[in-house]
Amino acid sequence: MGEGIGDLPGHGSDVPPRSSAKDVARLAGVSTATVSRALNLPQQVDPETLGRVRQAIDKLRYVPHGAARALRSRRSQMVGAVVPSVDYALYARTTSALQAVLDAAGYAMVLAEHRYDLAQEVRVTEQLVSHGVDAFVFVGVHHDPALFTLLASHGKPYVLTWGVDPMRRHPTVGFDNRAATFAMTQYLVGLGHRHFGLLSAPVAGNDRATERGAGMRAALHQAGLALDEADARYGPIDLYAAAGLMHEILARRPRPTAVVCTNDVFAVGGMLACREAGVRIPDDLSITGVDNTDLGATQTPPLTSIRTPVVEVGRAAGEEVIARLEGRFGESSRTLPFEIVMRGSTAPPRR
Amino acid sequence: MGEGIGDLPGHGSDVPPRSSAKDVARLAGVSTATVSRALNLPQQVDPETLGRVRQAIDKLRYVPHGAARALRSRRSQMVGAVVPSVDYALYARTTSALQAVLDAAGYAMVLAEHRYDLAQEVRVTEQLVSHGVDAFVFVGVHHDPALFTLLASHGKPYVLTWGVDPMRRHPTVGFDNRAATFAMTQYLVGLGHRHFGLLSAPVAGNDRATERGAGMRAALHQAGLALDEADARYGPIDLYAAAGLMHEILARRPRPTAVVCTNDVFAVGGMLACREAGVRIPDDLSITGVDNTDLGATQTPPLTSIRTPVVEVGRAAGEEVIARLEGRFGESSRTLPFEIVMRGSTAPPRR
DNA sequence: CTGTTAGCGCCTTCAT
DNA sequence: ATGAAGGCGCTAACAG
Repeated sequence: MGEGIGDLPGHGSDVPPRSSAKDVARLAGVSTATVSRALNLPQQVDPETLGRVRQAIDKLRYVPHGAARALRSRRSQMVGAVVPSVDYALYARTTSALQAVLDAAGYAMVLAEHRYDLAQEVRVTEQLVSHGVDAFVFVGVHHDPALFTLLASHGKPYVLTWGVDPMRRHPTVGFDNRAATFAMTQYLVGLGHRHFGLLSAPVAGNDRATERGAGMRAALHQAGLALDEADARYGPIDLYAAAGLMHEILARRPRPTAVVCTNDVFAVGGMLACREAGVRIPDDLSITGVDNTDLGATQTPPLTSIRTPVVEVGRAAGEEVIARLEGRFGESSRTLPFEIVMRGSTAPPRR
Repeated sequence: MGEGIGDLPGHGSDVPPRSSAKDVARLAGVSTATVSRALNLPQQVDPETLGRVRQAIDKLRYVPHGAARALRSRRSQMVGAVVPSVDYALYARTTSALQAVLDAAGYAMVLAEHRYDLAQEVRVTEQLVSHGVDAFVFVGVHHDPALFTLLASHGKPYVLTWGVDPMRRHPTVGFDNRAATFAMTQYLVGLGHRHFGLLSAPVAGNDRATERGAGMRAALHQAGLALDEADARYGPIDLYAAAGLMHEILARRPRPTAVVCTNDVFAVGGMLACREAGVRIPDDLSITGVDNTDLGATQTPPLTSIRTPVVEVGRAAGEEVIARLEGRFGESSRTLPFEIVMRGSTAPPRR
């Protein structure tokens, strides 16, 4: 006992056969149709009968066979969540909120990641389609056209998140990444900064990074400034990789007085590099993040960042996708507000 | 167009019917049996026939119907991951590693959380059983007996993680939480500390927290010391909640000279409180975490912690559960090593 | 309110 | 190497 699959090795073919609706029906002295109704439309069943059926269900530990149900009813009650990376803390917060909403409505969440590879995203989505998920939530607005073809040809509802769809062609729940870094850069310009650096994720296939970079450049442009590409670095979302890139920026002469990072991980990695190099924040360098993580908020000095509504996005995406599954339609796009959180990592440049 | 479920509202019943093996068979001029073989046993099919079938599959965007397949073959190729919380960063890292292993082997991962409620854990597991999940990975060693009854009665393989099963009654992949804090506390005692505080998650239903607390108490006991329960605080895994609890500990007189925290979130929350209260770390107070997060490593001073092998656990759990699904058995329990990482948050107590 | 009937799409003998 | 046929467990449609 206690082994994963019963007392004997093998493919699990030696366990007591799981009981079916037929067994429950027999025990309760009704037909399988009544069992089905007792489960799905209990108000249509005589209370006395219902009681007998429920007793039988408990006794036999009957759990309906989801695959059979999905096959017959053409809905699996599963929603796919396709994210770039499961362990990026911020996507996890969105995912968690999504999961809670789905769970409360009786849907299970199937989670898949594509590691920032949009072709892989199509592949994992196809996997999930074949597993029968009813609907999808994706991160990002820009995807391989094949993804939308796939979804359309299977009639799967979906919601995009973490951005805004400029064309409003897809149901989207998110926030304006470009406006976020635009506002942040304006703030830095207002402090008097004129020479900027950028620390970002590779933009290929990542519209969040793309937009965040674009927002910064737009704000500089509006102020009559420009980002020298030699002051920009791109790398994986990893603290120590980011620190390495920041060392390169710190070595530039003249050195930027402010570095905008496309998320808090880059910013904190950058702070590590500054500590190593003896560059004081904010005296020698201002640095900013996006996503307002605990990681950034607890640094010394605490990181100026942008609170993005990642939990709200997950919750709203869940509501939206459920609405679509149930044939209701909400607004086709929802853009949620962000907010600059000013802390000690930013200050006017030194004379 | 571009709406989630086709051009019209409704329950999705108005989309072009998805193509089935029958359609592929017709187009390729073969029987459905051959289509099935082309998919599952291609070497048994004439290469020329195989080519025609594959062409038809591409043309029709045919994706096998997972539910039908699951119904017939009695396996869904889905594995359930049941975790206390999706957005605790450390579980996310385990989950991510698990997902990668499962994905590579053609399994989809269904993720559910129970919010540290073991009764809820049984409920969500039953949900996943009904969704047809073939096998399970759980966090923690201690569970409601009903969980094991459920798993046994359905013949579902499973693996427990993030701990060690003292009785070796269940397949487990993890590390020794008790030994981790035992070692950490010994280290602090070795530095000269005699008066300790504890900051922990509520222990009910959380064997990680339970064991971590027990390890600390055992080390104190061995040194002829004891934890005054008035110096212990329990609360949710949240930075600011932890800071609040730490303020209470700091108000104790005499005040502990070392506070052991059962994970890095508590420890960093504790550091925040110290900063607010003007308590210097490590001069006035030593503080330690567990799990060695980036959050802790980047603090000023950096947090002494214990590197727990959370990624390795996820990977190994995935391998183990796949082995069981395929009728192979590995060792029934694997205990992976942890490692103390000494940093600046610990020092001998001041005179 | 309840039972009967007929598949959902696929895989798997069994036969050819 | 391929085809024909049956049935996995469930629910929807229709009777009664």
